[in-house]
Amino acid sequence: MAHMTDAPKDTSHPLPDFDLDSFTPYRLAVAAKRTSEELARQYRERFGVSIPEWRVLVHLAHTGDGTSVKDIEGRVQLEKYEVSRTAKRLAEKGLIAKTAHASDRRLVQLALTDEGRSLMAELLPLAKAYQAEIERRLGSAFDGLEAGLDSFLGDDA
Amino acid sequence: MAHMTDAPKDTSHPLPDFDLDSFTPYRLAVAAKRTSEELARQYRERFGVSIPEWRVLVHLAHTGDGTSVKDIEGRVQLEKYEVSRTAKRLAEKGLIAKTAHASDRRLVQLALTDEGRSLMAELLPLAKAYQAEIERRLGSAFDGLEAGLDSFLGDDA
DNA sequence: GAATATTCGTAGCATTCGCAACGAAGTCAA
DNA sequence: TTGACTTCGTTGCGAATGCTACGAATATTC
Repeated sequence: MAHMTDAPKDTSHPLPDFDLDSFTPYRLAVAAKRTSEELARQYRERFGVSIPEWRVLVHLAHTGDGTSVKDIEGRVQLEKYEVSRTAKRLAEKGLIAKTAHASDRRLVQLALTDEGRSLMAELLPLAKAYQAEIERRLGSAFDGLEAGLDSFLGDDA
Repeated sequence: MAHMTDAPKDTSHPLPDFDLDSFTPYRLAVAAKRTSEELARQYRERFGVSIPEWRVLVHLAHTGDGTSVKDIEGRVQLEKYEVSRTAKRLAEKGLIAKTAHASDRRLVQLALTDEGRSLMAELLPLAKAYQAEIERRLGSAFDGLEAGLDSFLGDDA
């Protein structure tokens, strides 16, 4: 690609102005990272649970047991290989159990163990409190944020 | 850790309701990932530039040459080791040049090469167009989103 | 029923990430 | 000047990530 002389440094291309700080994808990325990390600190340090693990656990807590990897894929915005690996880790930690589906043995059934359930019984209220704190912090701006996010997520998630 | 009998499956803990889809950190994460990937496709495929690389390039295009790693750290929400590695890659690709600062030789000056400049001359209009498309897509919801994001980012970025 | 195609989940591999430790360069204090 | 301390940037290492290919189980077609 056009590798001209390196000598005359400036003048050549008067690059257009561009302010990263007002670039929506960047702003979303930073906001997402902040909230995720702020929350993740709570359950990473206290429970040793990562974000993908958290997502899978929430889904299992929400939809009940007997969910397959395929069911979770997409619903929590994880690729199937991520779900697979996450499930493996959660099983190793004793938080979920993996069993083969009775009639279709391609499917793997995921279910919270008792230990997983009691962990979620502690975690979910924390998450709810965090959500409440966000809403409080944003005040009247919260509804606008929600409406904006709806436009992005409208299709499927 | 408390691994009780696995037999009696439910009843034990009536877990609180929790809907991941309406959890703000999750919604932000998904929206961020979508926009980033949508944009990244454009410049990853066409220019072979990753997101951290893009951020560093934008910063250099915006603030002019002679910026140090330390200057960039924080401004584009990257850790210093990320900036360091990103700069290394960009230099290998010939998009930026790294030179030692004249008086303080701890500092490394980063500057776009001519090749980097012409790449940015192509990239920045693409990004601007994408921003315009987002604003068009969101319509009246855009302002609300901005206000909400401001509340998250208010402090420093 | 046999051959083919499809779905589900996993694993290999290379890359990237995150942390923490390090070396080099500079500053400060005596 | 010497020695302790700080700042800047890089790197080693283990873990996580993303892609792709693969094997097992099922569905489909003839």
